[in-house]
Amino acid sequence: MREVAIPCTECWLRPRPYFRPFSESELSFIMLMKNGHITLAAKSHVIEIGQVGGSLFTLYEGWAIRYKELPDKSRQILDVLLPGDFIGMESHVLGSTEHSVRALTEVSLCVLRGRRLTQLFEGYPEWGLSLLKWLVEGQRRDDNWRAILGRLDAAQRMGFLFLEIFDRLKQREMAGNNSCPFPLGRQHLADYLGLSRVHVSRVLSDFAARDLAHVSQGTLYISNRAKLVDIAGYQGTTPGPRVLL
Amino acid sequence: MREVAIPCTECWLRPRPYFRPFSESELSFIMLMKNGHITLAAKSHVIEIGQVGGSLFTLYEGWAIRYKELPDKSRQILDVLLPGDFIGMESHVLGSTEHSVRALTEVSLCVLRGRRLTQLFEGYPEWGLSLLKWLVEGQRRDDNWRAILGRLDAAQRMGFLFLEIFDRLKQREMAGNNSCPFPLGRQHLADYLGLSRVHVSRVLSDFAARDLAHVSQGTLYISNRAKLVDIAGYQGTTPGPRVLL
DNA sequence: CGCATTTTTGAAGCGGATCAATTAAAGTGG
DNA sequence: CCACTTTAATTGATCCGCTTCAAAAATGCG
Repeated sequence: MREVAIPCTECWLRPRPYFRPFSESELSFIMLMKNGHITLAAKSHVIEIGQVGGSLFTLYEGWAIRYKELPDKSRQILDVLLPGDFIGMESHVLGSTEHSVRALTEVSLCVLRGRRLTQLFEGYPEWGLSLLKWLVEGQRRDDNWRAILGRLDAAQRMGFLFLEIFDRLKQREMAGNNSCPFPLGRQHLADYLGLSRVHVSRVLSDFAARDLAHVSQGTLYISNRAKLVDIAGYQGTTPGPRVLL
Repeated sequence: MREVAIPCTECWLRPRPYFRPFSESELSFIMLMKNGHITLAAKSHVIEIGQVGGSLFTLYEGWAIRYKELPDKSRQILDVLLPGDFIGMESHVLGSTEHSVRALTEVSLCVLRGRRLTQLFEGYPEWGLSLLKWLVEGQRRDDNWRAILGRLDAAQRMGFLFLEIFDRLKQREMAGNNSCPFPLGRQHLADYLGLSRVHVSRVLSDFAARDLAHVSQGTLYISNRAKLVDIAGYQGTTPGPRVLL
């Protein structure tokens, strides 16, 4: 765990069109809120289940997963966290967490604990509203996934996941034309999609055989987007701009 | 659709311990926000998918479901809405909706459009925070359901749903000792749990045979809570108090 | 009461899980 | 840098939970 100081004014995310622009005074408040920057190795725990009163983080670089572990040891991945996403909102707002977060690659995080969220609401009510908006968008995405897990088959789920991650990276200007980084293994896919690792393997080789998409060496290649969209019934992600703290 | 005026001071929900208490000034603001009260028949649409810029409602009496319909005509129920729950947050905050809401029984709703949520945030920042908190709790419940749909079998899902609904009613002082109203049919259960109607029927008769729980004539009876809790791996709902607008 | 909708029950089929054995890839240490 | 160990990915065989189809029984409703 290294410490590296990166002032918000030099943040490489902030200028990207996906994120909400800032006034001078807002920026200075955020710089007060931010009080550290840490780096964690791949596979390390960022938040462990049951943790109480944790800090709020912004994922600055790298990938992480948000997941739950069930009594029977199985795991459900709830989200892939990408640069700019918040980590620890549940813990910060509710005082404890029922999910865990683990780094997928090496990650670096902005630590926001200089000022509490309460003060943000008092000083910048329209920011509070932006945050509310972000949460509601999150709920919309979750609703979508509930429907996907409840109603679609393996190939449709896989297609949806590929397209969603690709598009989320694209919004952040982190994807190529038809490929993007993809540090998830088969087991991760299985735990995300509610399938077994073995079946993920089969669906994936079917995708490759039909020349729809394939994953190799940490990269996702989408060879036939149109057909994938059709299979999954994919409708696109919500557009930005979004709050960034 | 009848119109009946019910001033907030006579709200039958507000005094219940599950809901957050109010100061005089907060109450008067809410009374400004509230500008109507409507009643809808069972099975009528409260919100239709794609609807833009709708009002925000509080469900006052009756039950409703929040759901999505997929391209292939199948339906995923996302939530059972009980008295005190908000309806239309997505539409109000984001400007449009990707889910629908339909009344299950006859319902009556408080219509909140006198003041926008923005003004609530400005005038009562700690209220904004309460609202944020409510959303985060909702997310936690959704996370749970993602894991349930992704990882548990039919009996476990059913058990979880029964226990959750029962406990949510109990919080509102609307459940008996081991029974509560339950206006959902087999098809509703199937659409909630990601199962077929036929299979729901089978699981249910198994539950009855094992004397765990049964549904008849719009009432849910939980005969062996301990065993149900054990089967489902149920961990309880988050306690109140909660915001009520 | 009679029609429509919902529920139950049975039989057959399928998607995906599980088990088990192999191959490939990624770390690790000498 | 290569042999060794560990972990992850494929592949085949079998099994099971759930779906689908179809018909009968029950329930609700105008």
